[in-house]
Amino acid sequence: MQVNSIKELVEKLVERRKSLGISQAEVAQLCNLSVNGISKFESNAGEREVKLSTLFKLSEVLGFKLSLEFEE
Amino acid sequence: MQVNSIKELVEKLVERRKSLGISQAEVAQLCNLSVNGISKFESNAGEREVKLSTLFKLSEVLGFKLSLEFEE
DNA sequence: CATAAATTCTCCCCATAGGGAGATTATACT
DNA sequence: AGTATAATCTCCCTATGGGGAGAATTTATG
Repeated sequence: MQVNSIKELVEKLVERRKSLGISQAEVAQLCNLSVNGISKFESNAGEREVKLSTLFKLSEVLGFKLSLEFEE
Repeated sequence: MQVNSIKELVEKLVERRKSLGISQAEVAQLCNLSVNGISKFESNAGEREVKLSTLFKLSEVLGFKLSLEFEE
């Protein structure tokens, strides 16, 4: 499906992490990021610009396939 | 189509800008960015992390539809 | 309630994308 | 060749995403 806002996307990632029963600390480790970074990432969802690389790392680790689609 | 790398995407944007016959300065103005920024953006394609917002602004101005696709 | 685990918050730090201004180099175009 | 125009580069600057460490708070769980 199409992502209409980063906020929405981050919310999905948080939701998924919780439904998988894993902590921010575990995700952080899997993504090679810090807990602090994950916390900021999740709790300020969409209110700040996130790094593309962070978005892709998080998505991958949580079992989503995120891609950039390009039309025309 | 799917974007496999930012480098590839930026190359497409540069190509398109040229085929439209517009300068970096014009694009910069349309995107509310600086010429300097556009130059760096184009000439270091994919070798540095670009802002999501910049990617989307550039794409839109050049007549592309860029979107984040989310699977599973 | 009490204890532990998870999350958020507060500092301060670092790295870097993009801005401003000006110099330099490429590319037209006559 | 000469003269615009476009693109790149060099400084230095600002804003901000994420890191580190620790405190404070929230959320389980016994």
